[in-house]
Amino acid sequence: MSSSQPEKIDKRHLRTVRTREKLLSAARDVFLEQGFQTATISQIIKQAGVGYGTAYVHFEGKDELLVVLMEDVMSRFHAIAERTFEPTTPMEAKERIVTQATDFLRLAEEERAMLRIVEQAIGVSYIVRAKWKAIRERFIDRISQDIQYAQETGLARQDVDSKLVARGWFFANEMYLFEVVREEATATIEEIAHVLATIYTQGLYRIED
Amino acid sequence: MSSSQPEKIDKRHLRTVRTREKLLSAARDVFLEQGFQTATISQIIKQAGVGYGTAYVHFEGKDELLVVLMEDVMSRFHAIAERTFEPTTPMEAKERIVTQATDFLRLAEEERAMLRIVEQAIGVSYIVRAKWKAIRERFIDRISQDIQYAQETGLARQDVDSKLVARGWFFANEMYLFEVVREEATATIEEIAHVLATIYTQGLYRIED
DNA sequence: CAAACAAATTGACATTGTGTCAATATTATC
DNA sequence: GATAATATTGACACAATGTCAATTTGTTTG
Repeated sequence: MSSSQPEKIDKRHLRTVRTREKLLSAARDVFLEQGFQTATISQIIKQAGVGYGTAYVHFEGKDELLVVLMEDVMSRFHAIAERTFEPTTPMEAKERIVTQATDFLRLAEEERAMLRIVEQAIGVSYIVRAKWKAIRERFIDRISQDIQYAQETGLARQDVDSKLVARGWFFANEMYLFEVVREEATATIEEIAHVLATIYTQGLYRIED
Repeated sequence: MSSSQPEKIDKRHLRTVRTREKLLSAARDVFLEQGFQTATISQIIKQAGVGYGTAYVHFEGKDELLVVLMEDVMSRFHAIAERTFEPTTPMEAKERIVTQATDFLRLAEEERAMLRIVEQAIGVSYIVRAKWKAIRERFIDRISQDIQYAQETGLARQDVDSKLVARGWFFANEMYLFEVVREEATATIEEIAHVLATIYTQGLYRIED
C-alpha cells in the first residue's frame, strides 16, 4: 500500500520515535542519577535536548516515563513467576523453592539500579504501585497453585489456606528483595534463600509427637 | 525559682503550646481527610486558624507534623515488640507466637486511620521511613533473641541464622499488617496469624525421614 | 513546485505549593 | 510606661507542573 520508498517514507513518524527514545534514554539517566523524587521534567528534557512541552506530548508525566522503562525488568519477573512445578517429594519441593527464591533475589541484584528507582516510585506514584502489585499478585497466584498441588498430592499439610500461605511466603521474599536492592542485606542471596526456604518448608521448631 | 503565680506565669509559653496543639490537631484532621500526599500546609494552618509562617516556626514541615502524630501508635508497637518469651515446649512457643502476631495485626486494625497515613508517608518522607524502620528493627531484634533462646534450649532447629529467620518472619507479618490497614486482607486477623505461625513454627511440608 | 494541509515541537504562562524573613503583635521585665 | 524578648504573620522568591496557541517540520495535492 504505502511502503515503497523506504528512505522517504515516515520521515515524520521516525522523528516521533526518535524523540520518544531520546526522552526515555534521558529519563533513565536522570532517574538513575537523581532518584525518582528529585528528578524533574526540566532535567529530563534538557538531557534529551527537546523542548519542555514535548515530554507531555509523548508521556503523561514522570510516572509513565518510568513505567515504560520498567517494562524490561517486569517481564523478567514475570518469567520467573510463570515457572510452575510439580514436586514428587518434599526434598524436591524444597530444592525447587530454594532455586526460585535465589533467582528472584538474583534478579534484584542484576536489576538493582532500575529497581531502586522503582522502589522510590512505588511510594509516590499510583501507577507504578499498581504495576508492582500486578507482579506480586502474579507470583502469589502461581505459588498458591503450587501449594494446592502439593496439598492435593499429600506432600504438604492440608490444614492451611494456600492463598494465605502463598502471600506470607512471597511477602518475606519481597521484603528481602528490596533489602538486596538497597544493598542493605546482611547475608548472601544464597543464604537468605536457603534460610527462608528451610523455615517455609520445614518450620522452625522440631516437634516430635 | 519561677513558678509562684500559676495563673500569670507562662502566658507566653502557654500560647506556644496552644498553637502547637492547634496545629497538630488540624494536621490530624487534614491528613485523615486528604491523605498525606495531597494535604498541604495551607490547609492545615487554615484549619488551625493560624498564620502560614507559624507552622514552620513549630514544625519543619508536613513530615515532622506526622512524626509527632505517630508517636502514640509507635509506642503501642514498641510495647508489643518488647514482650520477650521463653517457651519450654514447641506448642507453647507456637501459642505465644500466634498471640504476638494477632496482637500486632489487631493494633493495625485499631490504629488503621493513622497507619494509613503513615504508610503513605513512608513512601514520601525520609524521616517517617526512618521512624518505621526503627520499629521494624526493634521487632526483629526481639524476635531474633527469642529464636536464639529457643535454639540454645534445643527447641528450635540450630542450622539457621536467627537474624535471617527473624527478618523473614517479621516481613511477612509487616506486609499483612499493611493489608489489614488498607482493608485489603481477605481473611480474618486470627486466620492470618494462625496460618503464618503454623508455617513458621512447623513448616509447610511433612517430612518423614 | 508551491500552496495547503497535517503533524510534531516548542516555550511562555497560569497554577500550586514550599520555605523564608522582615515586619508586627503580644507578653515579660525593669 | 518604656524596653526587651518572644511569637505570629503574610508577602515574597523560588521551584515544579501541566496546558496551549504559535511555530516549525514534513506530506500531499492540484
